[in-house]
Amino acid sequence: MSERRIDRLTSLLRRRGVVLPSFEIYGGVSGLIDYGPVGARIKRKVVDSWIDHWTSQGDIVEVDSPTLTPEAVLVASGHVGEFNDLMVTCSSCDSAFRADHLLEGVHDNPDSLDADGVSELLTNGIVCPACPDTKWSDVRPMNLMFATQIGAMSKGRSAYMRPETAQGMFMLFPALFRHFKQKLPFGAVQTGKGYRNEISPRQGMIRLREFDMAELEYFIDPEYPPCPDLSAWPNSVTMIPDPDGGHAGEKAMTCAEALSKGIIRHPTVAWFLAKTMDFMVDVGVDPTKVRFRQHSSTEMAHYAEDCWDCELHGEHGWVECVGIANRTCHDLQSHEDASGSKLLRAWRQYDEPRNEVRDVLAPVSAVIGPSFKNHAADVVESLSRLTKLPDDLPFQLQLSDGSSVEISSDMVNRRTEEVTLHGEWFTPHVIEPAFGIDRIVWHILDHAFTETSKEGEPYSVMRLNAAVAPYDVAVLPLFDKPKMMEHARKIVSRVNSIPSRKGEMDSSRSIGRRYARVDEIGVPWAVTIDHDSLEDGTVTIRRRDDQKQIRCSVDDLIETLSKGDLSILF
RNA sequence: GCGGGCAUGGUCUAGUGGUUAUGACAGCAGGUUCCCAACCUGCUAACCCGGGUUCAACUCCCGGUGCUCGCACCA
Repeated sequence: MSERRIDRLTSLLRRRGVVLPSFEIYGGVSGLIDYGPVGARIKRKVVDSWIDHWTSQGDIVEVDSPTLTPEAVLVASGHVGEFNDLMVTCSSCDSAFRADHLLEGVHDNPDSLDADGVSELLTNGIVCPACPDTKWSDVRPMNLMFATQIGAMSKGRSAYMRPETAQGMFMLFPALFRHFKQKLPFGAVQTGKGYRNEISPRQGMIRLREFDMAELEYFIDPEYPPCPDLSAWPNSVTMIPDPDGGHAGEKAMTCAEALSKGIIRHPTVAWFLAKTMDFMVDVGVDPTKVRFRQHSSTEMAHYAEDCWDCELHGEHGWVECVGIANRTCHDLQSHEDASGSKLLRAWRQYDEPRNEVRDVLAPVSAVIGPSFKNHAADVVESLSRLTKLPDDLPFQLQLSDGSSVEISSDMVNRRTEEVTLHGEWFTPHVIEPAFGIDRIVWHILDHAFTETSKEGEPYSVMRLNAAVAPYDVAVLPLFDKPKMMEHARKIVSRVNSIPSRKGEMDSSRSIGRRYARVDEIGVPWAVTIDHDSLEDGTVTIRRRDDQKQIRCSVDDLIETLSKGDLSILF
């Protein structure tokens, strides 16, 4: 037995087919893992619980988009810029730095330089922050996205494996807007793989190169942010507010308090914090090992207004498992700017139609046309955009190409226009909770892994919440006799016929050994068939967490199992 | 990417320039027993890859790969 709990846990996970290194017969690849037969069921249940947790809300739907993403999408989202930084290494001390950080103050926009440009600037005596040397080597891009091409031939379109699922939801905004009858708020969830070519993946399941994410994009009208009654969440949670703000320091409070004190800056964010806590408890995370940490203003992306991480504590310390961010209108706006699409907006109907009166310079096209020829359309457009009308004519009108033309009084008529506006188009804001499924699964396993002893021997039990247990029951014939086996098979098949329930049969070796095996993979209930079972149709039910047993009929077992939890039998 | 450590059955491990390469647990078959890892018998199953040194390499050397720990990096 290893000295460290984390090694004993990891070893158990391999041994029992929960989580294992991928491609092991070829040496394995850091940052890639397999879920074995037991682990895959646990993960499936976590993901299903997550989908159900949000979609039962009513205004949230599930979507599914490609992992392959054209370059243009990720240019607009900022990922191509953010994820392709140039790295340089100091020749004497081997420290690695981001080139754009070193060149701040030397160049206006160091991010825009290519490798050669960076090399050239670095020769101008840029001093290594770690040592006094000024020699640099190895300017190379740090590619955090996996690049590929769409199209088999060399001229294929550049693309990347998605670094997050979120962009797919933004692409689907027009379809979602129609689906929800053009009314905010609404949301979309998506689970699936994301890819980041981490420089140095470490810590087992915590930093992966290919991982499962579960993201919710909740689209809201910023003027009417939704927030259900937070008094439905009376429990305190641990929060660590922005260290640079007025509430620094760890404290426990309810989400309602945090919102009313201005610690949480947005009501919808407060609501998602509460909902996130609910989810963690549902899947069996230990609530005392959960905390919410607010990003400091320097850590936050420039567009975000409030961002909280939900951190879970386990063998790797506090680990960010969920990020809840108010991304404002940033994403939709960027895609509108980059694509030119006009479909990324929502309509805000006014309570009362508004009359707007304004002065305009109405173009006289009979004069403007011949005067400006092929620039005439631009002139008309520019006139209509004037927010401030000139006091005197003629005046210089700025065109969209930057040039200006003289507008004389015969070209326009000054008049007052009255328009009735029934509403307006605006870019919705997005609140995004983004969950790292693998990290959550790890913490579920970590929190459930209980080391006890039996008869002086070490004994491990995975106290998984029934909602995420790999099997609902284990069916164990006490003897390996044909009649008992047959009986057991029938019970397993009845269990399996209950929707979403799964049973597992084990007839190998002694009964104690079999209990130990199913305890280790977290099966909450063991059903044992003995001689009496064949006579009177009863079985023994054993509870994993305290080894208590009761006897009941198979019919009761099946009925209780299909309704809910077997614990009511105890 | 740099530096250190490591690499033996499913898991945890012992060990050697020439061995039939330990042991435990797990697993399989049979026996026995039957409600908490019992016991007996038998069995399956391993030296990361490539090159070099050598009569002989799992062992020594070099290279690679991978893992791991520090450093750096980490929307």
